[in-house]
Amino acid sequence: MKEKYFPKEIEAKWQKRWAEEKTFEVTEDPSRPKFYCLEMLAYTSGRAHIGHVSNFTIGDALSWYKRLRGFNVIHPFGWDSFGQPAETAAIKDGTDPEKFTRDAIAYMKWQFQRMGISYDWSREVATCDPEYYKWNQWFFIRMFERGMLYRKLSPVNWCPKEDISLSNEQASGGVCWRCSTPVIQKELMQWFARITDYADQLLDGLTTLEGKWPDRVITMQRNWIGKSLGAHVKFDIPECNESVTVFTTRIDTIFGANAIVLAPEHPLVSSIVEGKRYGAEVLAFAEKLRAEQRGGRAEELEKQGIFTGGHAVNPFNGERIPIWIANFVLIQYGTGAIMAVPSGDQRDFEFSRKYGLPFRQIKLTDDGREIPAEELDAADDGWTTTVNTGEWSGLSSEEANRRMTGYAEEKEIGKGAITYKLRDWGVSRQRYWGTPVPMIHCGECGIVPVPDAQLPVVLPKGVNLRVEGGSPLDHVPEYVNVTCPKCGGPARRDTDTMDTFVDSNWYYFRYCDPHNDERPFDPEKVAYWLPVDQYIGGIEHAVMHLIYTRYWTKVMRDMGLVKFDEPVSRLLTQGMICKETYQCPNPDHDWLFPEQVTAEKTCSLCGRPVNVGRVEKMSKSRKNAVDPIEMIEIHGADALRLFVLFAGPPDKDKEWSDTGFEGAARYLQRVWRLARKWVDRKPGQLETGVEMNVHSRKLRRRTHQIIKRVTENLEERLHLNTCISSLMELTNEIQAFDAEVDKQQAATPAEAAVAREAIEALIRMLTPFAPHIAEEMWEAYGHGSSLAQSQWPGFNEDLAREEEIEVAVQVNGKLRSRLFARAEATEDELREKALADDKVIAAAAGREPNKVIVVPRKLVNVVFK
RNA sequence: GCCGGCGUAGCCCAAUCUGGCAGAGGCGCUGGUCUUAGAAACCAGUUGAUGAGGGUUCGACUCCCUCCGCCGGCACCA
Repeated sequence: MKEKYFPKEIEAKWQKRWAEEKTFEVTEDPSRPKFYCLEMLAYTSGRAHIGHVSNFTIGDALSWYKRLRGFNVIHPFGWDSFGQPAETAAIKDGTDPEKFTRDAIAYMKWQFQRMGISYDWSREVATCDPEYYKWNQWFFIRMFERGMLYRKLSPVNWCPKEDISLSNEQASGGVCWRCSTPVIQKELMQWFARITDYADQLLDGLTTLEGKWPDRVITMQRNWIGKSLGAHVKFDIPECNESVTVFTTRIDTIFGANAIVLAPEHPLVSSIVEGKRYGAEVLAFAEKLRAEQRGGRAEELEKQGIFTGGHAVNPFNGERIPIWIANFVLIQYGTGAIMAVPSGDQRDFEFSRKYGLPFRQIKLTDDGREIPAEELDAADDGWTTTVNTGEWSGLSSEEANRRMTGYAEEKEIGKGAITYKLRDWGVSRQRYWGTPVPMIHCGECGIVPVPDAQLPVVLPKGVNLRVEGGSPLDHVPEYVNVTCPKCGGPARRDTDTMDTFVDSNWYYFRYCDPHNDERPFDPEKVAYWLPVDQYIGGIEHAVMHLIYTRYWTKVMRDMGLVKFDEPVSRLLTQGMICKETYQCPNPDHDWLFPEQVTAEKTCSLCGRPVNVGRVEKMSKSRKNAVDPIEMIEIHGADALRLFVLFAGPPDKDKEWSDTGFEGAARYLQRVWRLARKWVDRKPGQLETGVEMNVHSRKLRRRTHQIIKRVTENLEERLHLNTCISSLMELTNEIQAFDAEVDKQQAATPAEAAVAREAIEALIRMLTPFAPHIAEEMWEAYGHGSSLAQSQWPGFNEDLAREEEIEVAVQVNGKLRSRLFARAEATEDELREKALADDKVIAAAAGREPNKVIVVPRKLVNVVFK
């Protein structure tokens, strides 16, 4: 063992050895329990960032731990390598997305390998490989055959900057999820997946994930699915012989309806305004509202509407109410039409106030009063008691809701209905760098899948990406022009590519059988490894990725490929690594790198005092990013990993600190020095009966206590930061022990044995956090094989038990004294000792205590009135 | 507006789930040992109305209620 710790040397050595010995490559082994540890595949942006380190080290710590506990651990990795950014970058540089992506993979893989994560690289998958996306196409065809995929003309969200269609999720808030450009609408033929068929299953499945997935992810998915129970009610429009159906969750408030409000895009608008005096104005106004909504952020728009001139009849009371168009009614949700009840719905309230529509009170307040409609200052959407609702007056809102739904069904004017916010998933993209849709359009036969034997449909090379209009693939005749597989006539290939979320739906199934060229995977292999035992990734995937992959799993189950409902047993969303920012008041200097800021917190360029900004997510633009490779160069991967894990709980945001990082490196050096000092001392036997001195007994006790604590912290919750602090504690104990021994001439064999037990336990427990240094020390301690073949240290409860304990003595709940007792002291013993305490006797002043509370091993509380 | 997270020492954070002496670990700072000096290393030291108020309890950082502050997500979903 070298005198000094040289992380670079050690890390290179073990990374090489692990690769050569295929230490982390695994195969199915039914005789051992399996553990599937998965980190989200990396997008091939071209460069590793600190978020990767955080993500991987959490998973790696758990993988190592489970490996040492005897599990057969699969820990694979891969690349999310299709998608728009590569295409945009290629257009910019005039190169090819494939080259850009391959270069990115090569470089990032090198970066990731320097982190020394225990991946089974033999299972590596890149989604842009034809060997992979072939199976996207295979799934696409199977789903088409099952009616799970269909085409429809649909307005798509379109990012004018990237020239790409976006899913609803990607256009959330009316802006592109990547570049924040306001999204516009375009009408295109699109492929859709019927995820709504699985809405209830996706919702119900969430119940089984409670306690295993973060609450907020479950909540976000529930909100996303947005199941809502209510009713459809039909309002006749006698003047044009039509009817309009609204969706409402509060049919019990229908007597308070003062208008029907349609979305500007509602198909009935044109027939309602036909022949009306101001019809043209209404249509123009509707068009204006639609245009405004394109700007996105509907929530920021003021409520605006216009009376169409038409009227509908309330089927419950025969009342004639006006039909309006307004911007706050969404065409995508429900039926695109509502009944406005201003006393029961805040939006309707605001709308009615603005346009002077009449109010009617149709229910009591919570405390049973009836407020006159004109005195209302806000809508009340509570469930109370109905009034002024004809034969349903005086019922509870719930009861009225039920009975009135029943009445509507009876009279055939409506029926109970369930509505979801979730909409079918648009999987078409009109770009180049994605999985080609394996479909052929034939004038004679319609849509015909490419025969399985001809898969994959390979993305053509050398395509001009700078085309105006449509997809770049439209402009490649040799790709587009094909013969129909059915009739042999001339046909046209579908030029859409797939949303990259298709790629990430099932990549972790492929890891189980990554080189299979006959099937997407062998179901038996998947049955062995899946479900994923622990998935670790960013919160940004809470809805899209994690709902699509749950959906895909259920479809695969229905295809007979898998036997479970939920693919991910446990989910952890890691926190971000943040850092403070510096900004110079001079706008030319703006954000500064830390090295541009002087010790006095002034700008090194102009000398002005800088604004020290909040601690926030690292980003290039704010110049607060820390480059992992630079950090590895300074103190090594082990120190970087240790710091990131030590900075805080895995699921919480953490703050980067240069001095903290140095502290991690210093800690490893300290462990190294201690280990080296004891490595050559011959240990004696640690059998019972051997006499031991006080410091030896103490170190043994602390060793076993800390093994116990670290084990529990790893098993019960992934509080890796407290595991590391426990290891530091053990290190401090060993150091104190070492100092004791130094006072003597030489260590006794018994002392050497105690030290060895402690140090070897420390080494093994350090493995999940700093595997390279652990391996190196383990080898130095005479172990011939990798720690991967070793075992997690066990602990002995008897040895962990304290000999003597300190017990707090309280009087009326306030700390007044302390006493020492045997660890096994009974309640009576403790009570007696406490009552004999001077301070207690003084406080008693001759009185008898009213009560004495004894918490064994902790405290005694003597209570006087 | 709704939902969630956080608030403990100069700073990052433990202890909160399961009520029991507020402090494990790290950073910083101060002093010392060593050194020509510094660095490194080691040793010693260093701090508190647990955001506020109320309740339950013998006892509250922990449980309950009402607020405040910061962060994040969702948001006209009828």
